Amino acid sequence: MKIDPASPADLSAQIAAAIRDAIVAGTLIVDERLPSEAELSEQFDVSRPTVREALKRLAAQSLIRTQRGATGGAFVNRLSFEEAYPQQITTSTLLLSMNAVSFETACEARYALERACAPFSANRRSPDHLATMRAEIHRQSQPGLTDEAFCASDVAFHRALVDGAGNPVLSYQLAGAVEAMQPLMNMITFSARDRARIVALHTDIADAVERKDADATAIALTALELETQKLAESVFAARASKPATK
Amino acid sequence: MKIDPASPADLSAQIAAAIRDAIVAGTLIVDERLPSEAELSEQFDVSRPTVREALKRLAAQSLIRTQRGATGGAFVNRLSFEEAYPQQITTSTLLLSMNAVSFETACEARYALERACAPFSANRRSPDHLATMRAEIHRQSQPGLTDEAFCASDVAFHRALVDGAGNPVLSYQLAGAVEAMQPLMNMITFSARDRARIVALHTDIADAVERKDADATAIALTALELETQKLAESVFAARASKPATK
DNA sequence: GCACTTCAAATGCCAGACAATTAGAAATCG
DNA sequence: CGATTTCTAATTGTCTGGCATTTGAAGTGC
Repeated sequence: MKIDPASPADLSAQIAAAIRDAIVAGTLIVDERLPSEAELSEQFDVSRPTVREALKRLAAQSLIRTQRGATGGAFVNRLSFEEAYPQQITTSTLLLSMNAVSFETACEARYALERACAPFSANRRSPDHLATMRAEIHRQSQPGLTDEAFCASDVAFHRALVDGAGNPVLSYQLAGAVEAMQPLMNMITFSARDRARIVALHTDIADAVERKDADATAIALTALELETQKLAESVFAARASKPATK
Repeated sequence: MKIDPASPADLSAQIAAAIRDAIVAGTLIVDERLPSEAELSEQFDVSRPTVREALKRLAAQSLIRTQRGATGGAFVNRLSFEEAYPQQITTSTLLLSMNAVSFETACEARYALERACAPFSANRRSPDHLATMRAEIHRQSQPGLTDEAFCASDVAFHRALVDGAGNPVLSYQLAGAVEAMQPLMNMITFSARDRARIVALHTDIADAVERKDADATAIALTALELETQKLAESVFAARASKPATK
């Protein structure tokens, strides 16, 4: 692991990159302890604060964890799906909000990915996943639910559907796509009529999943996508015609 | 933005979280300049190195960028898809290598997601995407190609297919799934026979995309998935029977 | 008006020190 | 001898203070 003091890049960034590469390449294995900060500062011939900045960069990506005390230090972290979820969601959310991605594009991607999960979920979902879906549908039927709560329940419903596929890689990839849409969905006000239609479509999906009918699940998802797109279109059109709503 | 000095968590982690939340919530907008390190250290009542560690954490996630000089400072970064790709790929790669995800599971997820892109790609791909696919197929037919180069070309082929869908959200999500599989694929040695079969299936895919035939594209992808799974199975079986290969 | 110089602000980096935490070793007591 | 307590060393977390480097902007001279 070498760094170039004459490089234009920050020393801490170079050090972080060197260690990250070693982790990705497998030179440093899970739970292995890195040298202490003092030793690293000697090895790289930089000061301890600089080493610390590098370690914090890695900690921000959950590549290492640190522990204080006599046997403490920095350890290569076993990156778990649970840890990776929030980062994935944060990144996806910001990508959507900062890049003027149209609602249509985001929605298309989300439902396309979700349809990809549908066959697996229909065949493999546990009774637990199905129960979660039914419970969320029931919650969505409650009158007096705020729009935010309705959206949150919507996300929970779809996550249960995706998790039902029993493939952690799919769940991880989908988490970003599904949750990142929530801020966009929260811009929509749902009338009682809208909610009834969505609940009906959710019920179609749950029924199809219960019957282990992969095709019907995909078809119901497509219907829900159309409904969502139509709803968003009308909301954005109304907002455009009288922009002084707020 | 407040932090709790008595909290067990690192001060720099708390500060980073506070600023990150402000960015995600929209309190800090793109290209806005954060207070200088000296000002932040006053606001949070911590020292400058602590503030710097917090800023490095955010920089590691591309949430901010820093600039030296008179008008320098830390700025809220417009997170672009280009910047997010490498992080997504690194994370996905580590998730697969550290969590004993079976080849089968990863492969299933990858092809499921790719099939989700197929209909869009068949209908929208530019001539450029198609040309890239043909070029990679041609490269894969060259004798004397190393296994690594063959895999790299394979990734390029599939990325062209995915990018052909013209949906940046899909491309972003798929980048992780496709590229993260490369280390797993690199464990496989491809015989000339294997390569010929894969090239033939790639040609089927390219032909279907050229005809704008979404169904045929999905079918060809499924055939390729089966071939890949079968190939991996035989390789792993052979390795298991005589484990002292290396 | 243009080129050059100077300046100030900000980040990047460093040295040294002290505080807090923690596991293990050592000492003490029953 | 065993259990408990205390001590100690190692390590990270934080602070103070300072210097180096970069860079835009203001000033200066021609």
